[in-house]
Amino acid sequence: MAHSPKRKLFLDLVRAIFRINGLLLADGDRMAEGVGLTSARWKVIGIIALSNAGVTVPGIARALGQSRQAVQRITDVMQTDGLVSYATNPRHKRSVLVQLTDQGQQVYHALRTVQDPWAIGLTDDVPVDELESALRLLQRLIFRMEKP
Amino acid sequence: MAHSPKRKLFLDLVRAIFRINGLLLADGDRMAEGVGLTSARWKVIGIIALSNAGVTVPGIARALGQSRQAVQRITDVMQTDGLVSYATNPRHKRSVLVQLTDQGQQVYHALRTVQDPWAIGLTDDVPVDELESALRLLQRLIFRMEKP
DNA sequence: GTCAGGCTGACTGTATGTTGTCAATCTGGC
DNA sequence: GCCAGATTGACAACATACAGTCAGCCTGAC
Repeated sequence: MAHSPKRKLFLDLVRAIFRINGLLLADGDRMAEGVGLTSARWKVIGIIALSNAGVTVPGIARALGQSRQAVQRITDVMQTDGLVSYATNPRHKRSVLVQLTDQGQQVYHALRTVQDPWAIGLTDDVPVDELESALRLLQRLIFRMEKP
Repeated sequence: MAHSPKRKLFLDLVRAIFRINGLLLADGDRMAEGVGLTSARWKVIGIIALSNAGVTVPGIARALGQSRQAVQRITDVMQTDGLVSYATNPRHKRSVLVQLTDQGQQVYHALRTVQDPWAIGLTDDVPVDELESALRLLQRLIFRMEKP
């Protein structure tokens, strides 16, 4: 199996994923610094913005596939920075809902105006069906890795 | 452009890359803990093992697309753990060569015996050409992001 | 209603990664 | 040979992420 071409292919894919992950974070930081964010924070802001009624911290963590402690610390910092606010959760006494403040909304939209052209430019000459099939492959691998 | 399906597709792809990056690190840690490694360390060990004559710390960093400081810290720890050794570099007075010790070699091979079946099993029913095209797409994106 | 088990917040420790800075070394053009 | 610019090692500050732990709250089965 050590000589399986598929094995080498897969390990190359793993290396590419590590590499592009780092590059995406670097690009994200570069785009976000204009609005005073870091990539970890706009990842969280993106999830909150997608929800209408607010989400709990563990809910954000599950959506991102991260530990709730990591998300908790980020939301705490963003609260002191005035980007998010905690609202009482009618369905759970201790688990509060995280919502974007007006300032948080403004930052989110400012970020979008930078992020959207970046996303478009990067995939300029990449056919849609290639994006689709790559996404399907990754999601398939994710699914298999999440169900042990 | 906000309604471009390609934009949403790309952002889904970005999310999938973040997700699978985390899962790969978690799986890597799980596999590596049996031999006393972490995923950051086997990434470095893998690069060293591929080189015959030894590589410099900045060389490893370039291969991984990371900062040399991050790699330096890892190799320092692995040296005190006896996995790697520093050899004088005939081509550079200050920049030493990192080499695997016998123990490092053993750990590397022990890791392979766990990692290879994992790689095979994960891509069991994934056609080779799908892996190839996904890899090509990622490498294309990487190339565009590396050349600003 | 009660209670066991799950979920959540808070805290701690550790690992990893980035950027920035400084001095020492190396390289290549002249 | 010499010097400007790149490379390297060393150190520091900071951000992010994970795992573990504990106590309090919630949910659902009984």
